[in-house]
Amino acid sequence: MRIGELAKAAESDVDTIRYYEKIGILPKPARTDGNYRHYGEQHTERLRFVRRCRSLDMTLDEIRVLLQFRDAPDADCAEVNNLLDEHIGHVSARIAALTHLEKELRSLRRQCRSVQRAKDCGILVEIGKNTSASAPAKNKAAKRHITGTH
Amino acid sequence: MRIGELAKAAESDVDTIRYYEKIGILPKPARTDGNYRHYGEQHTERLRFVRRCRSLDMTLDEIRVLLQFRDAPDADCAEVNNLLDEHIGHVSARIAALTHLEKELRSLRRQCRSVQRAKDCGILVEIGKNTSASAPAKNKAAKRHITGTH
DNA sequence: CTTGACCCTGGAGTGGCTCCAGCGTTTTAA
DNA sequence: TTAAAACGCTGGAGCCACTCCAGGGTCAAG
Repeated sequence: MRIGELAKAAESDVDTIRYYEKIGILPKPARTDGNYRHYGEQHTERLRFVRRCRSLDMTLDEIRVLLQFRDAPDADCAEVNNLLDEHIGHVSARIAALTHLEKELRSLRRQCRSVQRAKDCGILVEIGKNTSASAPAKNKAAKRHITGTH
Repeated sequence: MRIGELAKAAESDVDTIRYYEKIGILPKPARTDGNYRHYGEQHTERLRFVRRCRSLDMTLDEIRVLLQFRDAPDADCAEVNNLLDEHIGHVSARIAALTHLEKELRSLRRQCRSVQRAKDCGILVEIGKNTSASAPAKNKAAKRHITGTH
């Protein structure tokens, strides 16, 4: 199987596959005479595993941990459970933060009902006030996880 | 006012201020004889405005638009309202996606109740299945906004 | 006159890709 | 047989919004 076929089989992208190889998420495959990467079925399964984890919004570092367990079938899986619990915690914390944000935004939106000149726009006036809302997370502890909506 | 004082006054960070200057969010300030940046009260207000927008999770491009209106008091503010409406849309879409994700994760977590060997761990088994969940957004249209929980 | 706090610039690093130029290889069709 | 299209290769830059650093300069207090 060549890289394009693998990409289709695992619903991925050739650039992403090469990137995963570079950072060690996927092993270096064999090469054909023409220097094309040559993949087998276990590559598909591994990549699918990775993509499924990414679709669950895990970081590549988290996925690296899970892959270790996948590669060590007799290891104790407690860490897997912990990793997932923590990840769930991050996601629900992010939901709470965004829900709060949405309320703030809707309240801000209510400040300007009609089209008018910018200097009278309730939204711009309100943002300009000194009501210092909590800034986005920027301390080192919080920085690892769950930032940004964009 | 020097850059450190401005940072405190606007609950920002000196590096961030220099970054905003570099990309044109803040104007280049006057300099002292010793080449220190020298700021006045309107710099504080502008920076506070920017930080408040960032705390509302707007992108710097969105903020650039809002700043234009702040600088043009007689302009029609309809675009401000639209920008905010769109932003609210992005945030609530992200909340919906994360809520769905949380459900998936909790269901996955239920697959492994007890500590056991990795090869029997319901979580790893489940992730390895071919139940291809929708991958994270990667088309060009969706890419502009609201991606990533980390 | 030294110490320490503050400031300067330019550049690199973060995550997880994505896109590109400028090539080489393989497949398809005429 | 040959031309074109499709696919692959590498190395590097770019995205966002910062953050951190090295290696220096400036300034106020003691």
